Amino acid sequence: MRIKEGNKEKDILQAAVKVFAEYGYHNAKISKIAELANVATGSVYVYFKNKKDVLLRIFEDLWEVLYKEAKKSVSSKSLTPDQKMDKLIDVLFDVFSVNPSLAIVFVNEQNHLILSEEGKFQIFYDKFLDLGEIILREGIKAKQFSSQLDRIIFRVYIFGAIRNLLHRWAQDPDQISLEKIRHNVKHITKFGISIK
Amino acid sequence: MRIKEGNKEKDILQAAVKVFAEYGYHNAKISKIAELANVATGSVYVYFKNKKDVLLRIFEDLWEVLYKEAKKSVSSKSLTPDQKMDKLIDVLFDVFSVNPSLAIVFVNEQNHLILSEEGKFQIFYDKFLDLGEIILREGIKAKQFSSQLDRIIFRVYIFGAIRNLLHRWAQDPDQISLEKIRHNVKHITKFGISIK
DNA sequence: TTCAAAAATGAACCGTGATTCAAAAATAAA
DNA sequence: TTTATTTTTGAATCACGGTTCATTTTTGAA
Repeated sequence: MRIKEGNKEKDILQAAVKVFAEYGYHNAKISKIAELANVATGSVYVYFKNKKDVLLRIFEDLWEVLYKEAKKSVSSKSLTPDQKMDKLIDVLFDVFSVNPSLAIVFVNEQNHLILSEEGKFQIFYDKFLDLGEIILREGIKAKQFSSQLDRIIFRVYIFGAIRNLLHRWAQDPDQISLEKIRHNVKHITKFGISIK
Repeated sequence: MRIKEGNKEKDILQAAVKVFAEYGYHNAKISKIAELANVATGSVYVYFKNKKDVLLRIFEDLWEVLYKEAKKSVSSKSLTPDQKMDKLIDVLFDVFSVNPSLAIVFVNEQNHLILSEEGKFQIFYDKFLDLGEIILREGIKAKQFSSQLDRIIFRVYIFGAIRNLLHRWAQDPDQISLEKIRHNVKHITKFGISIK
């Protein structure tokens, strides 16, 4: 009897992230992914139902991590709303900073995926944003954050901002330091651009 | 002799925006666009070189308007930096508010387009953001805006935020009023979420 | 009313690349 | 070593939909 080596699946996923990032999902060829993973074209279909399934697995894994980490920061008892918001921002930066290609895939394909894969990913996304909203609500109650803001709008706003920054950063990681971006995001989010 | 009716091209473009928005560029079929435009499939190729050309025309037209309008607000002599920033934000909202589908296409396909069509659209995009940066610089000089911020980061931040909001709004225009969004964006941008 | 030239048509063509599958290779138990 | 079983392979298949083009329709001038 023979046993699957068991890391081919991971190889394929990693290769797929790179190829999807470089060409975009629709222009990415399975054969190219296989090549990068040092695997035959057909092998991809041993581990995945089809091309879309590869993308789905990438997003499932990603959202799982994002949500788990985000939840941790929100439920921490010892932090102020203010600190929680910082931590939530950190989650995104931490996950993507180790893998720029993943950031690109995330930004570029998330919408298309929601478009075609109604449900599943919209839910992940919403649940994540819910966490941000919870923090905002806490902060408002604690009189730390302005109650002027519509919470739904705020969460879409901040997430879009970060997404766009990650994307820009991922295209050329050496141009702007991620630390600087992270710092600026926290500052703008809290204080805006005006002088107090 | 016969003369082109001259509005078929516009019909096709309008239909394309709808179809691209609904299915995404890659899943959009030329035959569907033609159907929606009340035109034969082949007619699309009378007016456009190929499928990508249709998308390019949409973006060319769009960026032209965006940039022209943005430039107007920036160069207005009678406005403070603060007011100019508001106006720049208005430009985006005004253009897309009349056409939610266009907002969706813009958000979803812009990155892919930049990926494949190196140059042209990156330049449009950058020039637009440059305008935002100019306003920020003016504001800093006038001591209205904080000098703490990295201008490059700021412009990517704010643009991403607005893009994401427009996208969310376009998916369901009746859920959140665009006026409310616009108001909130201006507020968060200037003051952040903290109580002063 | 013709006629010529341009516009419009849509069925057929064709390239691409995802997917399949029969054969080969690898493995471990006998 | 042999054998049975599972994994891997990659060339062949096949569907899809973008694109083409011979034909038809429309138009306006003669």
